[in-house]
Amino acid sequence: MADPERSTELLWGTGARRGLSLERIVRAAVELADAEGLAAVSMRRLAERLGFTTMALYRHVPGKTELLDLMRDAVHDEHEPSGAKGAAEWRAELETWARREREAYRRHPWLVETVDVRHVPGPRAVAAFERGLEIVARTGLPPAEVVASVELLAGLAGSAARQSAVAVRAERSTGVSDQEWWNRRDSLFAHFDRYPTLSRLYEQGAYDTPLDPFEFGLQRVLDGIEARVRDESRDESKCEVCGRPVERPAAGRPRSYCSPACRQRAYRARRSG
Amino acid sequence: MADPERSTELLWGTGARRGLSLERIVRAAVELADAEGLAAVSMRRLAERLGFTTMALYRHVPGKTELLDLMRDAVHDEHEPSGAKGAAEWRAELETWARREREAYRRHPWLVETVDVRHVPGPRAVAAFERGLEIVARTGLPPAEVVASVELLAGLAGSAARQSAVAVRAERSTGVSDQEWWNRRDSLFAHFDRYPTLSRLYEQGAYDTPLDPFEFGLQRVLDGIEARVRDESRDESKCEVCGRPVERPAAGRPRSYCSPACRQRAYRARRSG
DNA sequence: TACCAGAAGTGTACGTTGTAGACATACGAA
DNA sequence: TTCGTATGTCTACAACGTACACTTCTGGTA
Repeated sequence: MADPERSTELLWGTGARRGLSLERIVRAAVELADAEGLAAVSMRRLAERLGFTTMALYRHVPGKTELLDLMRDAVHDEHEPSGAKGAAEWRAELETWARREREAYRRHPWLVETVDVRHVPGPRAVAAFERGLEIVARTGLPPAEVVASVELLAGLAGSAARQSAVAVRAERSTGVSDQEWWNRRDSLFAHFDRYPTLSRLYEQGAYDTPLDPFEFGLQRVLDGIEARVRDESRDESKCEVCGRPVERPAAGRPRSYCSPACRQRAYRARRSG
Repeated sequence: MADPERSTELLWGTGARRGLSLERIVRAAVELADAEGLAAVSMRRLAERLGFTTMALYRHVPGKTELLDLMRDAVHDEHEPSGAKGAAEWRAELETWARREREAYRRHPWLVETVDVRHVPGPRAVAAFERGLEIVARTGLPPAEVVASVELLAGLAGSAARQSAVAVRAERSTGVSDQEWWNRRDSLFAHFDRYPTLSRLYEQGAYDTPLDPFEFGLQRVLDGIEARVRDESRDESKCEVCGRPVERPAAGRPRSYCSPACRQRAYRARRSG
């Protein structure tokens, strides 16, 4: 206890201040990306922002790609776990799940720029995925379709985010609002009378109050999944495991699985599940 | 005709060979991206491939971003125009339209990496869009929904392409097949028993024969649009122009438009259209 | 208390990238 | 023949990710 200054520092949270750490780096990188876009996140600028040299970062992070992995996982907030609700509420729950996914992109528009590299999924991202699976699984769709449905919605969130992120990023880089930017493209629109349907729809006001692409897509996709669920529960003509069509036997009880292999898989699943 | 050599050259196609041109540059860039990915397309490498110096390119192209715009438009092939088919076939036609969009991504996986900048759409891209609008417009959906539907499908194609492009690109860069790569991630999967639904679905074989994300999504979205179309044609409670709900008058003929402004827009459209 | 291994941070350097700016050449019209 | 314009070349710069060798700081053991 010879140095009360040092002790105070260690005890009162400033402890983490001096000295780099993985967490500090990732947080700073996210802040930087939020504020100025992903392009602004260079190792040099990041280090400068933290008050260290560039190479100091490499003591904590193997390279920039790994840093991006960490950033991506860091911004996934925890989806609250399902209260094991009944199967009936799946649609409403899935709807809010998807909105939450979309929300992440809204808070961190740079996420859409990081999708083109192979990621190792992090714990938070997988937790969000799990939550989605859990909701859709209750519909009774075959496993492969459960996965496909959740990925479809995740893709939709990304897609919609991409569409609007373009506007945000461009506005920042050019200092011109999206509206303004398109208004200046007269020379572009001048060519558009060659496209009759496009012109007609435009004149009918299709672009006056455009629909939110995400909300529109969300309802279409949910309708599509709902239709699928109804289909599934009505007739037994699809294999419960892989979703492939099942031939109806000439007489007797209709089959549930397309092959012995699938029946066996379902059995194992019931036993372990 | 003093120089037959020169004439021969001009007449027999080699004419375009010596000397750079916008078209040659764009074509070479597309070829390079197809072969080695978008990352390989640097101004230096491109120039080298063409047998010119780097800066020669800048005599034809203002900068790299514009080059990307041109590349993107160049790979949109012409969708054959609709034969003005009946409204009934819209679903089948839209399905093949979407597959065609998807196909473009399959031929040119680097397309997915170019989506995060603001594009000026080119003639070929707009033509493809127009074709999609034309098909959906026949369903009688309100204009804004027609646009949203086509954009939804285009987004789906991009989304699915993104998912599979990751595998392609990663395989090229690491020399390891996608399957192999994931097999080596034992240390990752070891953490996955914390996620019960994910584990269960996995054991049920959800990942043994995964569905094609695009085909699955396509059917869901088409189902969703179809449901919407049925909805629309059954009751008149939505404005034909903007899709907002229309209040039903106490007596008399139900209204088609939510406001005089929309009715007027529809009138103008009918007159010009 | 002395020591020393390893962690943490620094400094320099290399090979890329996109592109600005000055210079050279070649060609069509006057 | 001359001259403006289009085209291609050369050099140079700032920014990028990161390899490598160096110093400094710290915490446990003799």
